Amino acid sequence: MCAKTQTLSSGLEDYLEEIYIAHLNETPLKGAELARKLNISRASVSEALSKLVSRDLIKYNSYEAISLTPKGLEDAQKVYAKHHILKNFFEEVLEIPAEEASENACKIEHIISQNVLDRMINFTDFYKKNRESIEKLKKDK
Amino acid sequence: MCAKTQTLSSGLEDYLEEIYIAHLNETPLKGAELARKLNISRASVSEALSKLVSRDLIKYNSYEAISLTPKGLEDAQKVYAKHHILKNFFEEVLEIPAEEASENACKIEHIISQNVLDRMINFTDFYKKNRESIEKLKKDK
DNA sequence: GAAGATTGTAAGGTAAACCTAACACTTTGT
DNA sequence: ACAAAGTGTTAGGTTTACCTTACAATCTTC
Repeated sequence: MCAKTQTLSSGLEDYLEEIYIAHLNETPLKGAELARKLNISRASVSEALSKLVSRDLIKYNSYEAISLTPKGLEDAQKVYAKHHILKNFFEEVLEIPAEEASENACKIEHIISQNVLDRMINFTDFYKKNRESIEKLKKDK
Repeated sequence: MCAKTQTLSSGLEDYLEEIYIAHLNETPLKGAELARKLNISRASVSEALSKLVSRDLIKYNSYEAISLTPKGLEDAQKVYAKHHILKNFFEEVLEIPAEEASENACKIEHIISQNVLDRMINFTDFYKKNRESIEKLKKDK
């Protein structure tokens, strides 16, 4: 019934996303801080960062801030974008409260297909532009 | 940024769902056949079935068909329902082709919140009832 | 320029979910 | 009824992603 794919594991995508958020905020981020953010041990983060380095997604030297390589930046942007497409869709169209929208987005962002995301973008856009008419349809029944 | 839950692993839910489908079709299902359906070794299926038995979700004796306990039936129905809510939503609202809709549903069914599913049900329903008016809105721009 | 705090990493461990190979048991077909 | 085919289980292995403990390296602050 189902099947599997995945090039970057959902875990590594989470690390990358958090690194990207620090990058957006222009906040230097070290391994220990990342561990705190993700609620994961420093040791596990250390391992994960090695993987990201070996895949040329981040630059990292002990005791320095983590930074994204061009490839890492690109990948991170993709994950981050997915998160927001989902979150917006859940909030704007399905009227899910922000926090719950975000929690769902967090999990789904790693597995959803690009095609579905594209439709969501269009749909959210359409929905926002026509909110009033749609509300009317809903009420008219 | 994210967090975790899960009572029945996504893997076990897949087994349960497939058993439920056989139940719906009134097709007797043995471990070996389940292994073929899920593309997993007989050995792994054997292990998984033991877990499902020990959680009182299925009844199973070697060389006989697998059957669902009342609790297992209930759980399976929930997973199956989730799958269809998602699939319908993707197909009807987002106009995703059937197969892709199903593939996405397969993965997301294990992690999405009930609240989002409820909204999807309502939305799909609303959308189907107002398809024409909505199409018009889309075209008018 | 040390002391104390923080940060990083190595070693060794666990758990889940898979695998193959080998063997035993059961069913089927003639 | 018995050989062949199919089914199930066991043992042992792999991988991934975590963990804790302990120690090493680096900062920071007085």
